Amino acid sequence: MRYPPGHKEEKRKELLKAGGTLVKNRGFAASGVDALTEAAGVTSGAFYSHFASKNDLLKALIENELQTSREMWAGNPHESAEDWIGYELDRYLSMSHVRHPGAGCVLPALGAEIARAGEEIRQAYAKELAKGIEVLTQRLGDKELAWAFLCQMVGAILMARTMPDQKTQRAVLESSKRFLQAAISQMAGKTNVGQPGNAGGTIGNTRAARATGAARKIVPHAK
Amino acid sequence: MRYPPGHKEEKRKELLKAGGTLVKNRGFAASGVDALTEAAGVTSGAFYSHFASKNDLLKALIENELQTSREMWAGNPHESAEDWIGYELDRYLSMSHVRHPGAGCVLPALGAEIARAGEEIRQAYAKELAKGIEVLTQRLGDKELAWAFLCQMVGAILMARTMPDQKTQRAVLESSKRFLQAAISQMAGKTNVGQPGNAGGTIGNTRAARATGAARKIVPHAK
DNA sequence: GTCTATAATTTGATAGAC
DNA sequence: GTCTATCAAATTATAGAC
Repeated sequence: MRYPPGHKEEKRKELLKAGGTLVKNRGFAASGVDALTEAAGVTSGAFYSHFASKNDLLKALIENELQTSREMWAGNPHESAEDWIGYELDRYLSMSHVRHPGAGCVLPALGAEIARAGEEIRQAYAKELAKGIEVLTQRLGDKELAWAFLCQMVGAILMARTMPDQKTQRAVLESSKRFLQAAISQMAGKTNVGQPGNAGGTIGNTRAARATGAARKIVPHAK
Repeated sequence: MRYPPGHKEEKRKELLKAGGTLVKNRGFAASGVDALTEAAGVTSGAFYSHFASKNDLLKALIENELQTSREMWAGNPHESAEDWIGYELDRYLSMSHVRHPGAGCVLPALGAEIARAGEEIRQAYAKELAKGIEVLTQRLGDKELAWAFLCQMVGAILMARTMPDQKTQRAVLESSKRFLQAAISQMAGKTNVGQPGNAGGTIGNTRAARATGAARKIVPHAK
């Protein structure tokens, strides 16, 4: 063999990693196979020994990106649900995330292109995303709330990135962050967060939150 | 002249309208000039008598789309802020909107590509969007809240469209809708909505809402 | 003002040498 | 397994006829 063992797998990982960065920065449709392979240090001819087509790469790319995102969640050091969520809000809704799409979440960067992808890709995507939703659901105590949070975060990064100046970008980001923080503190106010037996658990049991009507204010932080 | 007067302007409008539909459906990068012009009933050669480049079309397209969206808002028949917002939530967060990107809002469909566009396009876009934000701010009584609502709505449509089946799409949509409806009813609960002198006005003055802490529950509706 | 025709690149993908 | 070379098709944009 001309190439050391494990070379192929290594290059495949590099195609996924470097390709992910490139595609999140430029968009999938705007990223040619040449640029994809060059970013990974191979030529376009070698590409097709790794993936059957450019679309096949997209599928693997999306799965890889969602897995990476979940690994980041797993690295969140906080135990209490409230702190855990707060940490993720700060990390996700940051100017760094706005300014560096290639290093960030795949959803705001490629969401529209995922939506336009074929059945097979969307199925694989949905399967991976469901795992993430489950994690978020465990922390927030409600699947609907998890979806709402995710949509808000994705929409905020997407919209902030469309803004032409950093000041407005920051304003967009902060608006969504405060909105979600308010929702959190509303729930935390009169539920069992931080109480015995709930360490590392959810922010609040939904049924309880509904029954007690445990919300307080919509904009808790001063600017 | 071989073509009747007003023909050019008419074709330009058609390029913007048909082009908008095509681009929102397929994405801008994936839409060739040939397809763009064919959709408007002209050949690719004529395209450049209307627009200096494909990117120039994108700019005009985005402005046109945002204007159209604001015209839809203007057609909202409700006077009270609460009803007005509720009507827009139902319209925007609908399965019809999820399933027909070409007929819908430009933000979930092209947001990522707008974010990647050049300064000039983003400036023109931001100027138009600001008008929309202003309308929303007048209804919601707070600019931050307006941004948060917009981000949630855009994110919800984007995420719903990525889902592979209608059932999940509906669930995503409903999650965000309930989340926003809850925020509305929290504010409406202890503010001056519907009271004398506030007809057609905002949902609540922010300062008042902050001071009184006029929120109640995060998930007001049963499933 | 729009048409046909075409230029110049770039695209996704394949074939064969090593 | 990856390289170079190359294909056919599609891309954005222009030139000249009418």
